[in-house]
Amino acid sequence: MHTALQALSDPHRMAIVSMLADGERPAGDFVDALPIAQPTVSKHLSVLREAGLVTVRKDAQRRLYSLNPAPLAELDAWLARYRRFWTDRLDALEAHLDKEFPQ
Amino acid sequence: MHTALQALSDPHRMAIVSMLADGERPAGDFVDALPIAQPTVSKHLSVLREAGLVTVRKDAQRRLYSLNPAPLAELDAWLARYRRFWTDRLDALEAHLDKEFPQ
DNA sequence: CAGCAATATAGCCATATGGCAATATCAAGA
DNA sequence: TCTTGATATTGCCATATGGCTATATTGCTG
Repeated sequence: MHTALQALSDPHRMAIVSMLADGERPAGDFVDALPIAQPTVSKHLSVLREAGLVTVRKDAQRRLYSLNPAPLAELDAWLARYRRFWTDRLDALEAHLDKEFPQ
Repeated sequence: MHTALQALSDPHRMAIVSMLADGERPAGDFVDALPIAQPTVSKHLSVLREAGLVTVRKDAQRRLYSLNPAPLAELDAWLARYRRFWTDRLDALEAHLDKEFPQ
């Protein structure tokens, strides 16, 4: 099984997720957009499904994919711990002081 | 070469980055903390270095690692595009609660 | 029902990845 | 200078990964 981060670590899967930021899309859209064969795209979609990053809905022969934001929200929460490193000057000062005077 | 996301996609490397949130640490700390051999840790550190996620500083025989937040800031910026997906949901919940339990 | 369209699955291959033990490097101290 | 400690590098192995072609599946449509 892939974790959300492992799923996102492939550039083609990142591209798929990026396309989904605009909304639901059929699998064929990804086949058209990416320079890889249809079965390869299908496998990437299956990885994204297992990672919980996307959900699917049937529409006749088509499969409409949309984003499931939960894992991204988790990643965002994890990043929160580091946000102080780059946010603003006050935070930078704080980080500096933390480093200079730990505790 | 690994991208930041690829570097983060390994759980042991994630653990290393997490440990660095508290500040600079010698390589040996990671060897002690992780259930893998020293050369394996060293290889992970090299991946993190190539990805620009950490920087090193020499202190006698020791190598002191610290976090380079830039790639994390980039990841945060990328995530910004998706943030509305879960803040919207929180806003909706808030609205719902306001309606159910006014005041 | 035949055929087409959209997608998934199966089976295969080359390469990347993460792990290890052995060894090299290099600074500090005796 | 010899030894010890901390880390990196090398060489190897098993498995995971991403790619492909061929084929199966499923639902329209004529």
